[in-house]
Amino acid sequence: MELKEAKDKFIHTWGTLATQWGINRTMAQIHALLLLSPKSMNADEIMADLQISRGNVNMNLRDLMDWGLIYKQLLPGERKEYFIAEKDIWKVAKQIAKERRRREITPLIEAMEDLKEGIQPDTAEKEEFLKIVNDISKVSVFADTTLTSLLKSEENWLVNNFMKIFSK
Amino acid sequence: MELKEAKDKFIHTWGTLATQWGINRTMAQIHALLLLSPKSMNADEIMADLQISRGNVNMNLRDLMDWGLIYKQLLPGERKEYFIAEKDIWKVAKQIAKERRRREITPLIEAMEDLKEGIQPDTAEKEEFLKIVNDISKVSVFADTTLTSLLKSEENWLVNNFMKIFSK
DNA sequence: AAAAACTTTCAGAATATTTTGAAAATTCAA
DNA sequence: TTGAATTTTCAAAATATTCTGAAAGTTTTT
Repeated sequence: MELKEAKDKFIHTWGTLATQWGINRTMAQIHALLLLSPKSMNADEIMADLQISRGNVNMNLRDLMDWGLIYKQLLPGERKEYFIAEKDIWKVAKQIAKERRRREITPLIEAMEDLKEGIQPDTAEKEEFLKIVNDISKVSVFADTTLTSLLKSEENWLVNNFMKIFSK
Repeated sequence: MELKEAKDKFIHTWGTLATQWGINRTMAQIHALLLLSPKSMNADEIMADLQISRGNVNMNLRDLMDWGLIYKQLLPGERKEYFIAEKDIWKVAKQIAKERRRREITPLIEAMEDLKEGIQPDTAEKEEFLKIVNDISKVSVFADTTLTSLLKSEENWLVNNFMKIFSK
């Protein structure tokens, strides 16, 4: 397999998998392209490389910056904006996990709190309902705190243990 | 807030959030409906309740069974198939996490392995490429093993710690 | 074996999401 | 300023996903 071929496969794979985890294909492909690119790229280069429109590139670069996965780089003497990806994969993974927690777990916790507040446990039926809401609330808070501690503390035994292997 | 109103809100919320995590809205709504239902329900009841077609109900009940979130129940003297949801929320969370691991992490690990095998590190460029692929491979294996150990071992300190609070 | 009761399938319709591309807005150099 | 270069926006088009409903398939009863 040639390098070019492997890179294309990487970009394609990243794009396909991304749809599974709620990221859109183009956003993932731009991310993959920038991850593999040793130098920063501008919108025109990305358009040409992935054969997509300017509007599409612009919107997805914006989203990637919101996710904290790429940075804008202003090159001296250049009018165009250049973009470069975060190459530290552990940071990338943390950013993705953080963003997904924000989108997937936080709203669930809030929704369950709302429901709890609205109902008094004055009948057996209502108690049953509240039991389920409460259980979901507990599980989602558990998921949230577990993920947070995993991501935040670099002192976390699990992460540290992993980092040793990772940095090899 | 009345119970009926709260239940509707629960079903609606569950359906909306589900789209965030790659589950489709109807599947989530059927799941929510069955979670809240004290008795098992048949296809006609679900159709009437959520105002959706028979085909849609059938297909999503099938998917929910694949995910291990609901069970088929054959009632004596009844021709129709009845469905009941797993009510143990910790089990539900585990099932969802398992299924998502299978869809999101496993394919990533496999794809990176494929790429690694296809390239020899005989140039600086190729080495750089392999570094990224390797790093992603390591992070995804880390995510996979962490999640697995979290889910599998009921003896896990973290889970146990949580279970004490959860069972209160 | 036929009919009734029920479940599954799937092509086309409906809906939702993503992409395009040209116009508007912004930035910068002269 | 002006105007050229660049970025942003957004309505319409393209694409992808989900849903419907009727026909086909199964299972059970008579």
